[in-house]
Amino acid sequence: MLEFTVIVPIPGLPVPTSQTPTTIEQPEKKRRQVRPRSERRQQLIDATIRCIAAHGLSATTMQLVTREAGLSLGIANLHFRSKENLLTETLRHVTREYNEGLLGILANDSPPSLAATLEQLLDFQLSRGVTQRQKMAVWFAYYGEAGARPVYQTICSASDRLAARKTEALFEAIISDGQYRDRDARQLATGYLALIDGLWLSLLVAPRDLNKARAKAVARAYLQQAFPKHIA
Amino acid sequence: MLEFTVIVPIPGLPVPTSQTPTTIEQPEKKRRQVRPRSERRQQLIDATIRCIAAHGLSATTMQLVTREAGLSLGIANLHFRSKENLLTETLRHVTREYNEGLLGILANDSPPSLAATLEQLLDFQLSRGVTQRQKMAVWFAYYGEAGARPVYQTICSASDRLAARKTEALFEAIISDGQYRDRDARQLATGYLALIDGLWLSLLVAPRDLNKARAKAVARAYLQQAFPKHIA
DNA sequence: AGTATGAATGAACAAACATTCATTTAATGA
DNA sequence: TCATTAAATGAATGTTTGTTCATTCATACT
Repeated sequence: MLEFTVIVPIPGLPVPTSQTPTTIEQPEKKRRQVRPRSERRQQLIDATIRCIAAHGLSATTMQLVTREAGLSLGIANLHFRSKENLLTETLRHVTREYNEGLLGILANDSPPSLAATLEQLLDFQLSRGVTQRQKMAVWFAYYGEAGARPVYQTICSASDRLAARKTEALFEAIISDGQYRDRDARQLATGYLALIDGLWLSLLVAPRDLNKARAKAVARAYLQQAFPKHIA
Repeated sequence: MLEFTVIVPIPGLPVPTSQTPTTIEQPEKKRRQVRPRSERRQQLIDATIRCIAAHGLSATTMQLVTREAGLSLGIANLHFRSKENLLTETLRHVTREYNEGLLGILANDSPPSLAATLEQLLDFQLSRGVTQRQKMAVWFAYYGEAGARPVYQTICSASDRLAARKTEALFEAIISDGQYRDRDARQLATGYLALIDGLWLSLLVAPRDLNKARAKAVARAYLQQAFPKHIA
């Protein structure tokens, strides 16, 4: 008489092996969890940010992102319609976060003083930790594709425009307060923001040649030339 | 009696159609040409630059590049070993060209004057036409991936370092010549180059908000603050 | 306890991709 | 004129990728 041992894999449980039982830990399968939509979306966006920062935009696949999030492959398409949409939402998220931080400083109704605001701005733009670094890496990854993708360009330039307007307003107030002569707020703001972008680019591409302390010193020097009475 | 008209397509000649002859131009098949290796490589690199500038790095496929070059699909793998290699060589080419232009100005053995050199530098970095624009688009596309690809980072940062050294040397000469006080050549060079990068970024992403004339004015203002005796 | 709901999963699929290579053919020299 | 060489071609190949969807199962409600 023939005996068949049919091993039926039971999903949710480790597949039994023909080996004698050992103490070696089986790759314990995670218990499935149901979580609200907004939480899953955030989880996936965070994973996308980490993936882009670590592997670049072109190497960021759905596999990589969902694995990084500790979730299954199909879930990104469930909560975002498509990969394109996930990427767009990720850019939107990073951008929004940056803008909120900026507005928290520049749209403050009762600022301590113009000099303090300037100092806060410098701090916000060049003093954050790993997180900020990742966000910037993401930002530039999209910048690189923005020339070809109208959606990215729209999101980025809308954010840039807001930052420009607010910075310009601050500079105008400072010029008025300090009674500086021959200063163009718009031109100074354009220059300052471009300088910050350029410094971040250097920090990301050539971290050996530039660190945050030096970058900050460079940006401070720019502001010092422009508004000597408002920067120590 | 039956008549068969067998149309045998003759490669190298337009395929005859059953239609009566018209004046409508057939998609005339190009005569195959044999050209030296170096010429084909250049042709492919140029096509790659145009593709990246128009469609972004992630949408740049071998199909697109070879079609843009007006050549067959397999030719890129014949002259460059792989796509990766083609991309690397393209970045190297753009970088080398930029560096040569820069050195032509900054390593000039008999410069007209320090002031003139400064003006030339400004002109070189912000006054070129469409070509320069394409090159910059390419550059930033790679910057966006540099965090993940060591090869790109190596090429970019080596170029940056050269530019930094040369600019620093120029600024040192100017500081000495003008007997400027409290000026740090290294810091000013870092700031100036970051400013140029940031301005290019804005020109590419938000061309509606910034044009080359204004960008140039911003950069000139930076140099004017630093070296008032050397810039008009 | 039993049932209904829809979030979560991952195998399967189709499209897109870089790469290969047998074949074609322009160019060269005998 | 013919033979030889290697550049050029593009159909074919195998891999990778985004997307779909039948199935599973955690959760909430009755």
